[in-house]
Amino acid sequence: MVNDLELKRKKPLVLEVRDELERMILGGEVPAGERLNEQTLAALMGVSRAPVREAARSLEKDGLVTTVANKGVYVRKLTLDDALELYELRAMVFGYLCARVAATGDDQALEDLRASLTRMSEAAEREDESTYFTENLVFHDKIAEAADSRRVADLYISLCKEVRLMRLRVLSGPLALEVSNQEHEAIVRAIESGDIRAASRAGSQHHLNGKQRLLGTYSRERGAQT
Amino acid sequence: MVNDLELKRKKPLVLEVRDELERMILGGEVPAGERLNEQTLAALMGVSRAPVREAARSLEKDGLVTTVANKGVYVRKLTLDDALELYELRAMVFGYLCARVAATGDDQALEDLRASLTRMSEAAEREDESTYFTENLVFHDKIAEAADSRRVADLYISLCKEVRLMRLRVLSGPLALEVSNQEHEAIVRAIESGDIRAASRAGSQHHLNGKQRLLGTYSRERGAQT
DNA sequence: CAACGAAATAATGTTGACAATCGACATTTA
DNA sequence: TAAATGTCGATTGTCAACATTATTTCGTTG
Repeated sequence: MVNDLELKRKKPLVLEVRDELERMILGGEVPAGERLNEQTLAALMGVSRAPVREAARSLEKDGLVTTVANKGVYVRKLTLDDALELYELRAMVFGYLCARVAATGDDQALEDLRASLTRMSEAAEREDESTYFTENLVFHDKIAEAADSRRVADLYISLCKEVRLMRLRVLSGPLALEVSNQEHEAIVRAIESGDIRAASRAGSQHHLNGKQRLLGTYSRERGAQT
Repeated sequence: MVNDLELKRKKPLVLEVRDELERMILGGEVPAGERLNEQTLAALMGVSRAPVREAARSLEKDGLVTTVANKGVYVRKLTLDDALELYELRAMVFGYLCARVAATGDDQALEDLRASLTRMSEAAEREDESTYFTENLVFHDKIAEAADSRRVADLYISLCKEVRLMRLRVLSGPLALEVSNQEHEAIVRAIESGDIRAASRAGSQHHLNGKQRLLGTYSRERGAQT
């Protein structure tokens, strides 16, 4: 099928291809471990191989694919250990970001965070997991942006995408949404109070709790490892 | 046992180009902020633009260059704030790595670390800054490898390269080498004892001290100039 | 003389073609 | 039969040429 990439050429072509590939991977259209054929993808998107190739390299930097010389790029397959490490690393980085937000004290950012918090709370009450999920991403992105540290924010966003490779919905069940949002609340409170240490702890604890929830999910499933 | 790595000495061309570019940048042959001309570099290395382009994108992922659409790639110029953030982030990540090494308790790795420590100590006594500098890199790399976490180790190595963009010799003066190596000693002791928290603290403190040394360097230079 | 604008220049972005490489299958040989 | 080897097909790696975009130059004009 021919995509409409040729029509809207405002963004660099590589970015269009990159975003499309990322969407396909994170959306689960291509399964983990699958090889990405350059010319097939190029034909699919109506471009040549070069942009596809470059986009794939860009995705590699974000850890979404791995490249094997003379063989191709494969959608990265995460082991449980990989995921656990990612959770820990992400917890550290997020704690750092929260601390920075607390230190800067951007009122506008705090207002946005409060609004996001409210939307998540409403979604939690409605048990609307899908809305909560996307709004959750927005919340974390906002903190990353508010920290005013491009380098670390990019790393954090990258780590979040990487985790999504596992395609696990740890935030399932009505209680999980409430618990998760209470942690968000704690983060915002710590930031508001300007307590840097508390913000750091609340931020990293949030993802460490996510790690525990992941472990809980796995121990319940007991043996679905690839 | 047969090691076929010896036979296949040929590295992919893009890696050759990448290493060469990295050497030129970290070695200071091209100043910060300078634009890297694709076809000039291609002609210089006797290859076409494609590998150069790909190598440049690879360097971008490590933060050594920044790419501007339709304009080119530029050697990244670090501000003092950038550098300070990098020191903090690196401190966190290195603390994590040290903690993991302490947790695994690899005897072979510890032996290597001890040997590296000795070499640094000898270099410090001879006030051989150059040898100390390179051995220092080896020491930190060994810890990164011993942590057995490819993803985080790569991040750490990348951060170290990024810092080197500033090309500051904070480890100057005979006393600095001794102090630095005492911190290394503390790290190894903490790892040997298996105390995970202590290893994490010692590791991150090492780079936080480096941050302070950097600040000291800057305030001295500023004072000398004004 | 300054300012504006269009052509010339030079660089990156993109393309299609060619070469190198790897895995699979078939063939040969002990 | 099974191991070793040769060949083939498919895919990535690399290249040179073309298209597009940004910059510079220089001539015109107020």
